[in-house]
Amino acid sequence: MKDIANELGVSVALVSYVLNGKKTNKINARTAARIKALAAKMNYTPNQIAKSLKTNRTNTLGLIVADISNLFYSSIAKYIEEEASAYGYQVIYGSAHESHDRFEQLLNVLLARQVDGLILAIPENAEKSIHELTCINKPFVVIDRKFKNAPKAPSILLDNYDASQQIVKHMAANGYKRPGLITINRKLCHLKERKDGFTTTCKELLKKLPFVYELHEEKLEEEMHHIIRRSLYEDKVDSLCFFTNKIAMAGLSEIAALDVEVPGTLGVVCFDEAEAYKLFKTPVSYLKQPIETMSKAAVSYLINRIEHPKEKPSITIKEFKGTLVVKESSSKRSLSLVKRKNQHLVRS
Amino acid sequence: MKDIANELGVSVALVSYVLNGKKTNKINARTAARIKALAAKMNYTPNQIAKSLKTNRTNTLGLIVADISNLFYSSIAKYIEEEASAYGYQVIYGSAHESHDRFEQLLNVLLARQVDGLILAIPENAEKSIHELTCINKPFVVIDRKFKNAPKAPSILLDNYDASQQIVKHMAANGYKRPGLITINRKLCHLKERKDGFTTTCKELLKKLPFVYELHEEKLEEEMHHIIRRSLYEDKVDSLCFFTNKIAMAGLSEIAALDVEVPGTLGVVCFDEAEAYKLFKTPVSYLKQPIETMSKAAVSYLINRIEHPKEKPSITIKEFKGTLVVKESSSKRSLSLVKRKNQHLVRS
DNA sequence: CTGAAAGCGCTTACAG
DNA sequence: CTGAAAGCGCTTACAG
Repeated sequence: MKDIANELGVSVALVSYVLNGKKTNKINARTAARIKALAAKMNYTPNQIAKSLKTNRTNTLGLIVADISNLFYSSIAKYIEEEASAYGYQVIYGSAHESHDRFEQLLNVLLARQVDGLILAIPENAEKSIHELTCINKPFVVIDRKFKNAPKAPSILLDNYDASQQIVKHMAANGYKRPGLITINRKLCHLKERKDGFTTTCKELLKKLPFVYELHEEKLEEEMHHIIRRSLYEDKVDSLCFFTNKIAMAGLSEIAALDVEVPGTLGVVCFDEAEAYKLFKTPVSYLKQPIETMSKAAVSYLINRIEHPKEKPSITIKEFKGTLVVKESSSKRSLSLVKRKNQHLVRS
Repeated sequence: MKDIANELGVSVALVSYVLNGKKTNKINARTAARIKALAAKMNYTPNQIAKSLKTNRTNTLGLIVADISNLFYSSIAKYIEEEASAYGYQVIYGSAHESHDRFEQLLNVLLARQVDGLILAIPENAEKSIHELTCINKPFVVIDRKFKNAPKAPSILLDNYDASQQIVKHMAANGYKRPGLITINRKLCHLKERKDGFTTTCKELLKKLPFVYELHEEKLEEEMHHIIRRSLYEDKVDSLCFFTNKIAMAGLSEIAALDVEVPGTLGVVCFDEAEAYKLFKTPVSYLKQPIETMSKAAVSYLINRIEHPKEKPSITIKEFKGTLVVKESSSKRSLSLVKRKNQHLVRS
């Protein structure tokens, strides 16, 4: 900027005004044009660091997800990035892998980089950050989670209770009578609501509690190996619901190895979409979260907070309905049809 | 920092020295202790923006990949993040989706944020950025690509020719005689070398050219639908090699829908690992890239360039050998065994 | 219409 | 052992 000013014999201030489109009506059009031309020619890009130091705004949002290599979160990241960029914001993100230490470390890094706001999938036991962020008055929004002990934290997530209800209704309507659910051993409120919705609806519609399997994320594969066998051969479940993407991957992989008939012997419904389902022998039913809508809601809420800090916050907790995408894996009635189609196509 | 200085009646400079561990031997231990204590108590975190403006270093690396939701790149990102963080660097990244416009836009954003160095999966037709980065003397390294017209750009990638050679040798050894390859219609040098390695080795070992299918990324699924059928029913291939992760997903999905016998009717080998392969009825052979090694090599090269700008660069192009992970999908000989195992396990 | 000047929160060479 | 001062590259209220 100094170079441009010197070259043209004007002040740095003038260059700044022109390049930022300020006071345009008061600036000599020819001077402005000369400045713009030279800036373009010199391939000038403003130093965001300096700009940020002065304006106290980085136009950057921080995003912390559980695991960016999981399609659910990478989709969220994609939509958030898209939406943020429409508002002129960048996104920087990281994965906390449900670790409360890693989360705080990441959070500190993002804060030190002066992000203007934060979108957070907070892991269990990290609720105290909510309080800290509120204290330093840094805008944030929680996604995919909510916390009983922080009811005022703005949160955007699926209506998990309703989602499970949809799934059980569908299973019951398709004649499944001994459903099981497989979830993970974490005290996260949204998982609890998934379970509650599932259990309560089972009681209502099937007069029976579902089989509940909880596994530990650290030895997911190993435990899944046994759980699938136990559920099929001992508990005689006729259907299973996988509560997350990752659980579904491990579970379906075991089911594929055992070559269990789906949906005949076992009906299957998963939470969240995954590209991998396409490779499973039977197309898999899943509960689709409105990821795009939720991501955009999070960004627009956050940017509103950033740009209009004095307005009263509009949301506290907002839950969005999911959509059950029904495929063959949970439709008993379509079974005979599937068989015929496959036999026709088998080549030897 | 100013608050700390005022509170303790010392100068800002002194606080800075203490907190950065400079001149420790010359500073009164008690004053230092008081400063540290107060900083901790006030939960002081230095403003990285201000620090960067002064030091001209952000301790940030920029990473541009083709698509962060692809396991290959998300693994790269993960390892790069890990390695960088060991050196005290952050990583900010984005996906260019093989678009040359999007790439340049991202690159500019990263440069404006003053990243200290860049790791880039450059899309086709974006080689001119290489020249620009060289001009402004910004350290960078290309990953997963190389460019004929920029032979001096530091590049880290798979030895793609050798990888294809390994695959064809394996196919030939397993009795496959009519192999096909499915790749994508892009003029990227590493894909060309994959193809060349494949073709040349086919000629050598099978005295025959492979069937080559090139598809357009925009209508991948649609074209794949036809290509799989054509290759099986018209060209009568007995084996297929999918040249990327994404192609493999689309191809295997079609194969699953047709219920083609793998490896009996069709042998299958893919480039790159994917979690999804676990859901395919037959475990899938794939060529594994040494992602961790390559990521670390990229980071350590780059940080060396950043921290010792005067040293002569050590690499220009470095190619790493891949490992063929053989599973059932490409092992004709194991076929009878597979069948028996499956029959035993089928339940009705 | 334009410029001189202060200041964002740090670092660091220099002086004492 | 410690502090005053300059400066990183910008923005912006103020004066002319």
